[in-house]
Amino acid sequence: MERSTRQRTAIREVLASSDRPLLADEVLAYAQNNVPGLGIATVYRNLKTLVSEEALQVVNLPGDKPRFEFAHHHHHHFSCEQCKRVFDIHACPGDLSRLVPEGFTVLKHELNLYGLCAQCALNSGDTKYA
Amino acid sequence: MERSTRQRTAIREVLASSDRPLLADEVLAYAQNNVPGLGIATVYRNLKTLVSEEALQVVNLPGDKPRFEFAHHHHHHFSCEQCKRVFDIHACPGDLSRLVPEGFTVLKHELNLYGLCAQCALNSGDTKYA
DNA sequence: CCTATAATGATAACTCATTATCATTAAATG
DNA sequence: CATTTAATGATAATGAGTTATCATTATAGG
Repeated sequence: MERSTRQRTAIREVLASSDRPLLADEVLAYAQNNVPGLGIATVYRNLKTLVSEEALQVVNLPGDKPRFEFAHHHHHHFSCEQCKRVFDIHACPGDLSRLVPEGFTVLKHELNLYGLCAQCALNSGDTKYA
Repeated sequence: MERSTRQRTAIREVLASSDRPLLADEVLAYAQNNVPGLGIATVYRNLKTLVSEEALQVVNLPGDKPRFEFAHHHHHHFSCEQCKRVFDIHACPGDLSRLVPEGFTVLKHELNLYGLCAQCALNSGDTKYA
């Protein structure tokens, strides 16, 4: 049967407590705070299992590595061009079938926003002393 | 200096006359109608050059190989789930900054629609005789 | 027509994320 | 505590797309 290990618990904890999708490397780094020896193979193994169980959703942004987050209802993503973090956006433009040509059927959509997150927008507004 | 070759001309022709972004493999297949011996390396070489000159835009859809199209003004994409072709959508939902949390700055957006193109929607409506 | 060399085609090499391998470790159970 | 074997960690292997290599071809210019 499935065994409960420190590694697996730490990996799930990290994802469960995150409000944004994480890269495999981020999961590794954060989980290593609890389990120092944790290896990347174990992270990939557990991510794969969780995705196949449909517990985790994969977030693929163009030209970027996949990110992972616990599955939840329809939402979109905001990618900060400065800190490179990706945030969930819980608003949605709604029905977009008006945008497509006659005859096309829209079944789903995907919206990615790009810009500066609140934190980076603040910092970039500061006077620079470098 | 840059030389004008049959291969290069054919590759540019294919992209110039397409109304949708094409995969490297599609460029190869179509251009081989004019230049039978054309190799994939030459396609990649020319795509790379055209992209670096900013003549071509790269269209990256999640989990899919990059597509290429001549650069033109802001637009979006529709991916047909049946024939797998990607179409340009020349409509846009407009400003979406209302969707993001306080403090976030939206600089650009990217919208991908998924469903059935006109042709596939028609066919799937037909009675099947298979 | 000749020459210099840019471009091509075939394919080997590369890149890099992910997966497999395998010896070792450590949960679960009695 | 002992046993079984799932899980782990280190790392080799894989896969798929793209790029490099190099001998050959063919374009541009004289």
